Amino acid sequence: MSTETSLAPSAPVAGIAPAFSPLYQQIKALVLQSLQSGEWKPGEPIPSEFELAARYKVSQGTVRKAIDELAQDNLLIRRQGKGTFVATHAEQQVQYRFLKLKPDHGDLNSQGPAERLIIDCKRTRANNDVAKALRLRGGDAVLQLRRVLSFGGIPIILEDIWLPGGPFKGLTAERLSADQGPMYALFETEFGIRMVRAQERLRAVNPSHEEAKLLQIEQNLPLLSVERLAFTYHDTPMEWRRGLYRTDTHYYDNELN
Amino acid sequence: MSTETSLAPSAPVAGIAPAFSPLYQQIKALVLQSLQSGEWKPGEPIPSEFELAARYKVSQGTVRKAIDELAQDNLLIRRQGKGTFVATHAEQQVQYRFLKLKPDHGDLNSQGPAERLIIDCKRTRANNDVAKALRLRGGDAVLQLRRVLSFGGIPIILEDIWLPGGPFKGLTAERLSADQGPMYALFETEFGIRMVRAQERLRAVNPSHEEAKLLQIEQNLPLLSVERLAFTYHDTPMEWRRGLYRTDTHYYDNELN
DNA sequence: AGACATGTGTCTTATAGAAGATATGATAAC
DNA sequence: GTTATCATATCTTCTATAAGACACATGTCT
Repeated sequence: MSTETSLAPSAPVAGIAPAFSPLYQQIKALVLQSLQSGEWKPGEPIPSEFELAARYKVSQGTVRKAIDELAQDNLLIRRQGKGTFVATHAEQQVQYRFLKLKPDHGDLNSQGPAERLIIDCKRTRANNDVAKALRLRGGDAVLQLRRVLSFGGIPIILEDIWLPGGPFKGLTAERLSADQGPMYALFETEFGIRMVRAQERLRAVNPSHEEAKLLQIEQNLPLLSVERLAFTYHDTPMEWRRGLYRTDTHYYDNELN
Repeated sequence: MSTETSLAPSAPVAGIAPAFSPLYQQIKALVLQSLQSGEWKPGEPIPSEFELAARYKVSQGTVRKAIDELAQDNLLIRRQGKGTFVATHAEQQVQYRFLKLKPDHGDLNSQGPAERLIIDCKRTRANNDVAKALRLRGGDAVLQLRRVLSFGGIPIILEDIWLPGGPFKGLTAERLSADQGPMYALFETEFGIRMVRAQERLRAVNPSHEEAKLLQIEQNLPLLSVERLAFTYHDTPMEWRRGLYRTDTHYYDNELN
């Protein structure tokens, strides 16, 4: 391609300079921008491969390769014959895409949907750890909430969640309680924030007295501590949470390859 | 393609019948066979894309798509300008590809290589759980071993490992102790068995008296229990292990997307 | 050391048909 | 008339091929 209209070599993705980035990578970046800007919303279809090819002045095959990678990263979903859609957490299919906890027997939703009880919801100021994780300045406004997830009437998960105050301005306990469906789905529709990936750190811990009480367990039952930093587009951290999972009746499932 | 020499529609991969599978999927299956049969060994290069295209009587692009997916699954490794290689656990790069435990500070190998101490190694008969996991008959011969992994002189991981007796005939404690490098690398070179993927189930547990002693910790320190079922080609289970990880100084790292 | 050739995977374009999904319009059945 | 059913058209993604240019690695020749 020669026209200057498009695609000067874009900035390198990671630390060291690749100097040249292939066309399809540049297309990928442009599509990502449109996703981030909200030009195409979660659940909606994006333009067809040929339309995008015309728009960016490249061949359909090049667009295809770009979209392939974005679909690989779960940012887009391809449906043959129908189109390509912006991925969303509001799919009926898998209720909680980021939740890897499974019951020893049966299915998570076999005993009806999860019951979610908001224990606490308040605006505070970020302490150092949270500020660092969310890339805020210490003392910046954050939203802190605590909730218990129960399955089949039994409390299984206790979570503490921290959200940056700015992007989530207006989030209240009522709004959360009123909502069915995953929290990340609400983030999409109400705040235009889509969680794209997350990093989890797991440890075995003993619960505090209060934590044990909230989960209605003995304090000598060890729990799985799951610290999660969730990112939206462009690797921007948007949530920090710490979950305590009961693992005497459930297990954390992980695939390696 | 019309010649009968190649590629009658191959058997469906998963449960239900797709009836027809695209060419590149068939190529993928053929390449997989060559991998499993040992025609190309771990670390070695496979034939070039054009050679394979000629061999299977398809275009280079079709071979490319097949190889792309295999590379995606970490069965092959592409190196631009050099060729495509059979993936191996014997790479210097990442010592333990399946080990997701990381120290809170620094790097796993910052304090020298891991010290591996074989505690026990014996031939026994599979109990029901192990037999079921490894798809053996109860009472079949299995190899059972127990070891402790230490980093920087501190015991961090205690592992119990079960291997099917047949494929691993001849494996001894001496052979294991003598070997440097990852156990899975030894499996490749000595037994021609390559671990391709694995499934892990994580729980928080309290160690038994003996387990605490072996790890030189107090018994009230909760540990991360990691049950792993490892598979070779064609989803054949070839190892069952249970690890106990110290997570007061380390954490189990996991990426979600 | 530098220039060049060669073999590898990588990228881009172009073309064509297959396969899945959906709307429309004709036709048949009630 | 209304409701099914079928065929067709058209849109989408998916598969397959071919050809040429590019980038990377590794030689060999000067």
